[in-house]
Amino acid sequence: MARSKTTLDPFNAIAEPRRRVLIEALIGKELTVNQIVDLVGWNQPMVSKHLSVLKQVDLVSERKEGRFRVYRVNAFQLKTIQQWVLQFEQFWSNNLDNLEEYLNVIQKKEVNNE
Amino acid sequence: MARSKTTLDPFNAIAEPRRRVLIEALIGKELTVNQIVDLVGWNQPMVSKHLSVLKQVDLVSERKEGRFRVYRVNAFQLKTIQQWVLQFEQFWSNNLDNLEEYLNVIQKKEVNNE
DNA sequence: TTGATATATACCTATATAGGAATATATTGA
DNA sequence: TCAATATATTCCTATATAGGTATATATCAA
Repeated sequence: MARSKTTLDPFNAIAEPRRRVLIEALIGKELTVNQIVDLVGWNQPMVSKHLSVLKQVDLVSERKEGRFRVYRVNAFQLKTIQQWVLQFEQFWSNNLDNLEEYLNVIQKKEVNNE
Repeated sequence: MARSKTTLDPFNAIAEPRRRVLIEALIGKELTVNQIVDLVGWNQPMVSKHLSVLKQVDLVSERKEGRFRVYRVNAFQLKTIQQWVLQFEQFWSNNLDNLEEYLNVIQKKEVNNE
Protein backbone atom coordinates (compact mmCIF):
# COMPACT_ATOMS: atom_id res chain seq x y z
CA MET A 1 0.00 0.00 0.00
CA ALA A 2 1.19 3.49 -0.71
CA ARG A 3 0.90 6.66 1.29
CA SER A 4 -2.51 8.24 1.79
CA LYS A 5 -3.62 10.55 -0.96
CA THR A 6 -2.72 14.19 -0.57
CA THR A 7 -6.40 14.90 -1.10
CA LEU A 8 -7.50 12.63 1.74
CA ASP A 9 -7.78 15.43 4.26
CA PRO A 10 -6.23 18.78 5.22
CA PHE A 11 -3.45 16.99 7.12
CA ASN A 12 -2.20 15.34 3.98
CA ALA A 13 -2.75 18.43 1.85
CA ILE A 14 -0.66 20.71 4.04
CA ALA A 15 2.16 18.21 4.43
CA GLU A 16 3.64 19.51 1.21
CA PRO A 17 5.67 22.64 2.04
CA ARG A 18 4.70 24.42 -1.17
CA ARG A 19 1.04 24.09 -0.32
CA ARG A 20 1.66 25.74 3.01
CA VAL A 21 3.36 28.57 1.15
CA LEU A 22 0.28 28.93 -1.02
CA ILE A 23 -1.96 29.17 2.02
CA GLU A 24 0.34 31.76 3.55
CA ALA A 25 0.28 33.74 0.32
CA LEU A 26 -3.48 33.62 0.04
CA ILE A 27 -4.55 34.15 3.60
CA GLY A 28 -6.75 37.18 4.05
CA LYS A 29 -6.76 38.10 0.40
CA GLU A 30 -7.86 36.95 -3.00
CA LEU A 31 -5.42 36.32 -5.83
CA THR A 32 -5.56 35.03 -9.37
CA VAL A 33 -3.34 32.17 -10.45
CA ASN A 34 -0.89 34.42 -12.25
CA GLN A 35 -0.71 36.79 -9.30
CA ILE A 36 0.30 33.80 -7.21
CA VAL A 37 2.78 32.70 -9.87
CA ASP A 38 4.41 36.13 -9.75
CA LEU A 39 4.39 36.09 -5.98
CA VAL A 40 5.96 32.69 -5.39
CA GLY A 41 7.99 32.38 -8.58
CA TRP A 42 7.03 28.82 -9.54
CA ASN A 43 5.79 27.85 -12.98
CA GLN A 44 2.09 28.13 -13.66
CA PRO A 45 1.17 24.44 -13.91
CA MET A 46 2.84 23.83 -10.57
CA VAL A 47 0.76 26.53 -8.91
CA SER A 48 -2.43 25.26 -10.54
CA LYS A 49 -1.78 21.69 -9.51
CA HIS A 50 -1.07 22.52 -5.89
CA LEU A 51 -4.13 24.76 -5.80
CA SER A 52 -6.13 21.86 -7.15
CA VAL A 53 -5.12 19.67 -4.21
CA LEU A 54 -5.96 22.42 -1.74
CA LYS A 55 -9.31 22.89 -3.43
CA GLN A 56 -10.14 19.21 -3.19
CA VAL A 57 -9.82 19.30 0.58
CA ASP A 58 -11.66 22.63 0.66
CA LEU A 59 -8.71 24.56 2.04
CA VAL A 60 -9.16 27.03 -0.78
CA SER A 61 -12.03 27.88 -3.02
CA GLU A 62 -12.10 29.62 -6.32
CA ARG A 63 -14.45 31.65 -8.44
CA LYS A 64 -14.42 32.59 -12.09
CA GLU A 65 -13.87 36.23 -12.92
CA GLY A 66 -13.79 36.46 -16.70
CA ARG A 67 -10.65 34.70 -17.87
CA PHE A 68 -9.31 34.72 -14.34
CA ARG A 69 -9.74 32.37 -11.45
CA VAL A 70 -9.71 34.11 -8.11
CA TYR A 71 -8.57 31.93 -5.25
CA ARG A 72 -9.07 32.41 -1.54
CA VAL A 73 -8.32 30.42 1.61
CA ASN A 74 -11.13 28.81 3.54
CA ALA A 75 -9.55 29.54 6.88
CA PHE A 76 -12.20 27.69 8.81
CA GLN A 77 -10.90 24.44 7.32
CA LEU A 78 -7.64 24.99 9.14
CA LYS A 79 -9.68 24.56 12.27
CA THR A 80 -9.67 20.81 11.62
CA ILE A 81 -5.97 20.79 12.23
CA GLN A 82 -6.10 23.30 15.02
CA GLN A 83 -8.64 21.17 16.86
CA TRP A 84 -6.63 18.00 16.54
CA VAL A 85 -3.53 19.67 17.90
CA LEU A 86 -5.35 21.63 20.55
CA GLN A 87 -6.47 18.54 22.41
CA PHE A 88 -2.83 18.05 23.41
CA GLU A 89 -2.21 21.61 24.47
CA GLN A 90 -2.19 20.86 28.19
CA PHE A 91 0.77 18.58 27.63
CA TRP A 92 3.06 21.25 26.32
CA SER A 93 1.95 24.00 28.71
CA ASN A 94 3.77 25.01 31.88
CA ASN A 95 3.46 21.70 33.58
CA LEU A 96 5.41 18.67 34.63
CA ASP A 97 5.91 17.53 31.06
CA ASN A 98 7.69 20.71 30.17
CA LEU A 99 9.77 20.55 33.31
CA GLU A 100 10.80 17.01 32.47
CA GLU A 101 11.62 18.05 28.94
CA TYR A 102 13.72 20.90 30.24
CA LEU A 103 15.58 18.63 32.58
CA ASN A 104 16.21 16.17 29.77
CA VAL A 105 17.74 18.88 27.64
CA ILE A 106 19.94 20.04 30.49
CA GLN A 107 20.99 16.49 31.16
CA LYS A 108 21.89 15.81 27.55
CA LYS A 109 24.01 18.94 27.46
CA GLU A 110 25.81 17.87 30.59
CA VAL A 111 26.45 14.43 29.19
CA ASN A 112 27.84 15.89 25.98
CA ASN A 113 30.22 18.12 27.87
CA GLU A 114 31.86 15.25 29.66
CA MET B 1 10.26 14.24 -7.95
CA ALA B 2 8.30 12.34 -5.35
CA ARG B 3 6.49 13.52 -2.28
CA SER B 4 8.44 14.90 0.66
CA LYS B 5 9.69 12.32 3.10
CA THR B 6 7.43 11.50 5.99
CA THR B 7 10.38 12.25 8.21
CA LEU B 8 10.90 15.73 6.79
CA ASP B 9 8.95 17.46 9.54
CA PRO B 10 6.01 16.97 11.91
CA PHE B 11 3.59 18.05 9.18
CA ASN B 12 4.56 15.13 7.00
CA ALA B 13 4.77 12.72 9.91
CA ILE B 14 1.24 13.36 11.16
CA ALA B 15 -0.28 13.25 7.70
CA GLU B 16 -0.57 9.49 8.07
CA PRO B 17 -3.76 8.75 10.03
CA ARG B 18 -2.23 5.84 11.91
CA ARG B 19 0.50 8.06 13.25
CA ARG B 20 -2.08 10.43 14.60
CA VAL B 21 -3.71 7.47 16.33
CA LEU B 22 -0.37 6.60 17.91
CA ILE B 23 0.02 10.12 19.23
CA GLU B 24 -3.49 10.04 20.62
CA ALA B 25 -2.78 6.70 22.28
CA LEU B 26 0.46 7.89 23.80
CA ILE B 27 -0.42 11.37 24.88
CA GLY B 28 0.04 11.92 28.61
CA LYS B 29 1.29 8.42 29.28
CA GLU B 30 4.14 6.06 28.56
CA LEU B 31 3.60 2.75 26.80
CA THR B 32 5.75 -0.08 25.54
CA VAL B 33 5.47 -1.23 21.95
CA ASN B 34 3.41 -4.27 22.82
CA GLN B 35 1.10 -2.25 25.00
CA ILE B 36 0.48 -0.06 21.98
CA VAL B 37 0.01 -3.13 19.78
CA ASP B 38 -2.66 -4.43 22.17
CA LEU B 39 -4.27 -1.02 22.30
CA VAL B 40 -4.53 -0.31 18.59
CA GLY B 41 -4.69 -3.87 17.28
CA TRP B 42 -2.14 -3.56 14.47
CA ASN B 43 0.75 -5.96 13.97
CA GLN B 44 3.96 -5.24 15.81
CA PRO B 45 6.19 -4.25 12.87
CA MET B 46 3.61 -1.77 11.76
CA VAL B 47 3.56 -0.12 15.16
CA SER B 48 7.35 -0.09 15.34
CA LYS B 49 7.72 1.40 11.91
CA HIS B 50 5.25 4.20 12.51
CA LEU B 51 6.87 4.93 15.86
CA SER B 52 10.19 5.13 14.08
CA VAL B 53 8.90 7.88 11.80
CA LEU B 54 7.47 9.80 14.74
CA LYS B 55 10.77 9.43 16.55
CA GLN B 56 12.74 10.81 13.62
CA VAL B 57 10.78 14.04 13.73
CA ASP B 58 10.99 14.06 17.52
CA LEU B 59 7.26 13.73 18.02
CA VAL B 60 7.93 10.80 20.32
CA SER B 61 10.95 9.69 22.25
CA GLU B 62 11.81 6.33 23.70
CA ARG B 63 13.88 4.85 26.45
CA LYS B 64 15.09 1.35 27.10
CA GLU B 65 13.64 -0.42 30.11
CA GLY B 66 15.13 -3.91 30.09
CA ARG B 67 13.72 -5.75 27.14
CA PHE B 68 11.10 -3.07 26.69
CA ARG B 69 11.08 0.23 24.88
CA VAL B 70 8.94 2.81 26.57
CA TYR B 71 7.56 5.45 24.25
CA ARG B 72 6.18 8.86 25.07
CA VAL B 73 4.92 11.86 23.11
CA ASN B 74 6.99 15.03 22.97
CA ALA B 75 3.96 17.26 23.08
CA PHE B 76 5.99 20.42 22.69
CA GLN B 77 6.79 19.32 19.12
CA LEU B 78 3.12 19.61 18.28
CA LYS B 79 3.57 23.29 18.93
CA THR B 80 5.27 23.56 15.53
CA ILE B 81 1.99 22.71 13.91
CA GLN B 82 -0.07 24.71 16.35
CA GLN B 83 1.99 27.79 15.64
CA TRP B 84 1.69 27.47 11.90
CA VAL B 85 -2.07 27.14 12.10
CA LEU B 86 -2.48 29.76 14.78
CA GLN B 87 -1.22 32.55 12.55
CA PHE B 88 -4.44 32.19 10.57
CA GLU B 89 -6.77 32.10 13.55
CA GLN B 90 -8.13 35.59 13.04
CA PHE B 91 -9.43 34.49 9.67
CA TRP B 92 -11.73 31.85 10.99
CA SER B 93 -12.92 33.75 14.06
CA ASN B 94 -16.21 35.67 14.29
CA ASN B 95 -15.37 38.20 11.65
CA LEU B 96 -16.18 39.23 8.15
CA ASP B 97 -14.60 36.14 6.66
CA ASN B 98 -16.93 33.91 8.56
CA LEU B 99 -19.86 36.05 7.63
CA GLU B 100 -18.90 35.83 3.98
CA GLU B 101 -18.52 32.09 4.29
CA TYR B 102 -21.96 31.87 5.86
CA LEU B 103 -23.47 33.95 3.12
CA ASN B 104 -21.79 31.79 0.48
CA VAL B 105 -23.28 28.66 1.97
CA ILE B 106 -26.71 30.24 2.09
CA GLN B 107 -26.35 31.42 -1.46
CA LYS B 108 -25.29 28.00 -2.74
CA LYS B 109 -28.29 26.43 -1.06
CA GLU B 110 -30.58 28.96 -2.68
CA VAL B 111 -29.02 28.38 -6.09
CA ASN B 112 -29.46 24.63 -5.71
CA ASN B 113 -33.11 25.02 -4.83
CA GLU B 114 -33.91 26.87 -8.02
C1' DT C 1 23.54 -21.88 27.79
C1' DT C 2 19.10 -21.84 25.86
C1' DG C 3 14.40 -21.02 24.89
C1' DA C 4 11.22 -17.36 25.15
C1' DT C 5 9.98 -12.61 24.91
C1' DA C 6 10.22 -7.75 23.05
C1' DT C 7 11.30 -5.01 19.42
C1' DA C 8 13.58 -3.50 15.15
C1' DT C 9 14.86 -4.21 10.49
C1' DA C 10 15.08 -6.07 5.75
C1' DC C 11 12.74 -7.31 1.71
C1' DC C 12 8.96 -7.04 -1.54
C1' DT C 13 5.15 -4.79 -4.13
C1' DA C 14 1.51 -1.68 -5.38
C1' DT C 15 0.63 2.99 -5.40
C1' DA C 16 0.62 7.94 -5.38
C1' DT C 17 2.91 11.55 -5.88
C1' DA C 18 5.87 16.20 -7.51
C1' DG C 19 7.91 18.37 -11.01
C1' DG C 20 8.75 19.41 -15.90
C1' DA C 21 7.15 19.86 -20.55
C1' DA C 22 3.68 19.95 -23.79
C1' DT C 23 -0.88 20.74 -24.77
C1' DA C 24 -5.87 21.56 -24.14
C1' DT C 25 -9.57 24.72 -22.79
C1' DA C 26 -11.76 29.04 -22.00
C1' DT C 27 -12.27 33.86 -22.56
C1' DT C 28 -11.30 38.32 -24.32
C1' DG C 29 -10.55 41.91 -27.72
C1' DA C 30 -9.84 43.55 -32.38
C1' DT D 1 -13.16 34.91 -36.74
C1' DC D 2 -8.61 34.86 -34.80
C1' DA D 3 -4.62 35.88 -31.98
C1' DA D 4 -3.51 36.52 -27.31
C1' DT D 5 -4.13 35.68 -22.53
C1' DA D 6 -5.24 32.84 -18.35
C1' DT D 7 -5.56 28.55 -16.49
C1' DA D 8 -6.10 23.50 -16.32
C1' DT D 9 -4.81 19.03 -17.76
C1' DT D 10 -2.11 15.26 -19.71
C1' DC D 11 1.95 12.60 -20.06
C1' DC D 12 6.29 11.11 -18.26
C1' DT D 13 9.65 9.65 -14.66
C1' DA D 14 12.02 9.18 -10.33
C1' DT D 15 11.00 8.41 -5.74
C1' DA D 16 9.14 7.31 -1.27
C1' DT D 17 6.13 5.19 0.96
C1' DA D 18 2.70 1.56 3.79
C1' DG D 19 1.72 -2.81 4.67
C1' DG D 20 2.82 -7.73 4.87
C1' DT D 21 6.08 -11.32 5.88
C1' DA D 22 10.24 -13.04 7.42
C1' DT D 23 14.08 -12.43 10.08
C1' DA D 24 17.57 -10.18 13.02
C1' DT D 25 18.79 -8.34 17.54
C1' DA D 26 18.56 -7.81 22.42
C1' DT D 27 17.38 -9.24 26.93
C1' DC D 28 15.47 -12.08 30.36
C1' DA D 29 14.65 -16.40 32.93
C1' DA D 30 15.50 -21.02 34.13
